[in-house]
Amino acid sequence: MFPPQVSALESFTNRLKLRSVITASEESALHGLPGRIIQVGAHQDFVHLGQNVDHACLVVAGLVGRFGQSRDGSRQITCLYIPGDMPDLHSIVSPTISWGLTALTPTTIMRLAHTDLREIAACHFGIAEAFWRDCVADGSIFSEWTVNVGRRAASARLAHLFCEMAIRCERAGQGNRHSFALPITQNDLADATGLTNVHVNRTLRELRSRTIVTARSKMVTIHDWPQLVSIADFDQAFLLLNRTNSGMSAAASRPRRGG
Amino acid sequence: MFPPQVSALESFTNRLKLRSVITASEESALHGLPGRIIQVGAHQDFVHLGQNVDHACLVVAGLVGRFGQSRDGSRQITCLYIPGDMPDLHSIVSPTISWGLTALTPTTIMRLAHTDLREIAACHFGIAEAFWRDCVADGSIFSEWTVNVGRRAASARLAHLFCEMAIRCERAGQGNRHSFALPITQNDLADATGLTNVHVNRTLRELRSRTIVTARSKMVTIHDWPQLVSIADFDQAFLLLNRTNSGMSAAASRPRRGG
DNA sequence: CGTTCTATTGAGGGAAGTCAACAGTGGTGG
DNA sequence: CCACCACTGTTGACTTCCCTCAATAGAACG
Repeated sequence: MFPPQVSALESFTNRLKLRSVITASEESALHGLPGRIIQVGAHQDFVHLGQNVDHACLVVAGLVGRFGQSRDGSRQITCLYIPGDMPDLHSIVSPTISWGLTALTPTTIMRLAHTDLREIAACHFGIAEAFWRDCVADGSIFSEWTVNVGRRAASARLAHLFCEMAIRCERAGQGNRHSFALPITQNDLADATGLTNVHVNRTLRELRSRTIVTARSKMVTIHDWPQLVSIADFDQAFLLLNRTNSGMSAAASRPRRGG
Repeated sequence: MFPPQVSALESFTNRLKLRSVITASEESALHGLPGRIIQVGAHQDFVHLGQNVDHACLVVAGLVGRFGQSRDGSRQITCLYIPGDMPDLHSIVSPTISWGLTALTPTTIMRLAHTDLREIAACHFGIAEAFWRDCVADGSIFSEWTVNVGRRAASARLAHLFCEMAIRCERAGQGNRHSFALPITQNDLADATGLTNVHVNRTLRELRSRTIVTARSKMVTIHDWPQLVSIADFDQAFLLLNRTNSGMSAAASRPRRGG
């Protein structure tokens, strides 16, 4: 069970490195994190609304959605997570959660104890800062999704989602922006865009017939990237993919234990 | 100009204390932060999309909206900020921003330099953690807003917004949940709920005629709180208003300079 | 090789948008 | 102190985008 864990922690570290500067000792501390592998079936919730958690979840394989739910049971997905992402990194500082995580496809999760995550964050200020920055990036995505469902037409909403996932998959080394895996049903696409499955189906048909994008059999193929970007009104700035280092780490703690 | 700053920093500290444990030395460090007071007119943007900032903004008086904008100029507000809030605390770790801040009413802002904020975060791990947690709380609000505009009918969207602001104002010591200031036009309410000003007007009329809530002349009066909560399908858990302390601070840095 | 989930299509309805006119409201200056 | 102007709120008529309901086809899985 160790090899998959190591590669999962490597892809998590690489995700952090997209936005933050991570030193070698910090990287090896991250790679040394203990975790437990869990398998989750498609359409199974594995973190529940209102739950109190003592661990965070790293996506090893599959696709995860963070969602909110209204009384009548209808759901709104507020972010998608691909392998290497940690959907509930937030829970380290706020362990009572008000949303859920669901597997959109059969998914492998690695559970990391809060105590371990807190310890390396406390020992390596650079890691704490990287965690903080990743939480901010997540917030930025939520905020952009509010714009998406609040102010864009159906075709633009879907186009925007495809653009976002294209860039994120590309940067994570999982395919490229013209072809990447997105194992999600039209029903879940509807929950992600604030539409109904019927309207998603019709809008996808339109985008397909205009030879802009094809979303079929768990893969997205983008035929005309510039036009998709134009339809979506997409600007990737909100993904915060420019690596920065605030200098807080330098001003602050050097690791107080051997990395 | 010093007395208003002190009270502004006090209300900011109080906001942090709603969610985090702040020690006395951390509190006095926060109160000692230098800042510059700025006046912003109604409907003026004071932080612009794509800008690179070296300071964060503390709301001293007034009302601020964070917004995203689409090509055609239509806006979606993704969060409202009341006095004591710091809408772009995030910018400490991610200074290139992809959204804007606008004053919804004449507003007083206190500008705090990133360098100063980074320094006290680096010296006081408890403050860094409180900042981080507040960023997570902001993200939680964005996420809930996505659910709001994506999956709720017009009356529920407005009701949810009123419930949220009622609780937040109450907890900030600015009125109570039955009566509080919300100096916002119907146009801006539309931008916050993903509706049009015309439909907001009609929906407000309906809520008023049912004697549930009156939003008039910069004040919101809630006549029937339980029914408003029911219409909104409101659960305040997403505001993360339970004070927690992860224990990271204890495990980590004690202040390395005198607080 | 059937069962179940997922995708597709049609018909009709409804919530919210658009356009347009007018009425309050508040600030400003003559 | 009133007249003016710009902004905000209000209402009506009409339109449209998306939803609902329903039936069927296709795909995946054991």
